Amino acid sequence: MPKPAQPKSSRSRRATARAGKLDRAPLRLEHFVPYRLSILSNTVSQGIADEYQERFDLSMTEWRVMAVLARFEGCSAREVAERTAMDKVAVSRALARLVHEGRVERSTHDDDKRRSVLNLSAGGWAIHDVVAPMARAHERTLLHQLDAEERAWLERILTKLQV
Amino acid sequence: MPKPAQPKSSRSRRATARAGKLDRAPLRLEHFVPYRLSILSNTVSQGIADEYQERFDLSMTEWRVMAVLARFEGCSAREVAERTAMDKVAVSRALARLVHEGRVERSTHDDDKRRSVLNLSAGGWAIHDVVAPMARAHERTLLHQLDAEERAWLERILTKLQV
DNA sequence: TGGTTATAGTTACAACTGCAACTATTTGCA
DNA sequence: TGCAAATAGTTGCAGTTGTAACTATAACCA
Repeated sequence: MPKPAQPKSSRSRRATARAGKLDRAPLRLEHFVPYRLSILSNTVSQGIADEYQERFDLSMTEWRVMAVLARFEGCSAREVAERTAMDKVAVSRALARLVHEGRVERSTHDDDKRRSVLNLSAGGWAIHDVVAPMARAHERTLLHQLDAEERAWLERILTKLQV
Repeated sequence: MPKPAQPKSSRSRRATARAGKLDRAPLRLEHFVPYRLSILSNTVSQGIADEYQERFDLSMTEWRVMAVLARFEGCSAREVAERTAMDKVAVSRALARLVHEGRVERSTHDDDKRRSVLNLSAGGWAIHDVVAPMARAHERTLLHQLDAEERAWLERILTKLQV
């Protein structure tokens, strides 16, 4: 951790002089909730991703696509996009690679030839069956830093903030 | 929101059959805390960034660098990197652009010629003085979706989870 | 001292991402 | 019907980001 530095006096004066209606004081990032969320989220997600990236050469987007296909077999790329909150281009590219690597099988919908029908292959399932527990283990590790009461509040807060 | 699809029976059988020690059931992303954090964080940060990107053609990394320079005048690029949890390359590039646009002034440290000494320019301060309140307003909007008790727990949880 | 090691910052290259434009197919309605 | 509008998905391009290699300076220590 960096040691604290002193804001220079010129600025301090300037900031406090005006800090009434429009508070223009410098942001303290370490207390700024959006920033803290971002750090936390990146640390956690990257921690998980590092592990499956290393072991299976799988990107985070690819894994998310696989996770959706594990749960909703036969769904379309658009549906994957909706369920992962990724845009369709990202999904399209992740799928291209997953299909190329033999982890996902793609066919065309019978009634609507625009749509693809996506499924994990046997190899895809094998990877899924390793990565899913791995991901859950990371989640457990994260949540075990909290006590039961805190976990309950976190659940509630996340639900409330997620539209 | 996508309507729920039924997991196919073949997989359901397979998953539940084994779901003892190693739980290989498909992840339900919408309940998976790391994923939810990631969605929330991206939504919030992007919401703020959209506004200053539009108005000042400022990237999120650039804004974070500016926020640090507002608070710690004269600090080095390395210190900015530490304080923003960005890597030094990202900081270097953000700074290159900020200096080029005249928002940051860079000179060399007297005693250590490797280090740069960074400061917001007058123009940089002007931008800061608009964006900082804007960011704070977004944070307030976010937190006002919670009641006082929830906010207190969120604060506590974030502190506990942030190493 | 002189030479090894560490640190600050930049550059080069490859991978990733986001947006707009595109093709193919389906839907809707005059 | 048949043609305009909508939808599924892909491709191209430009900008971003991450990793590793590089330069320059400083610190360490035999």
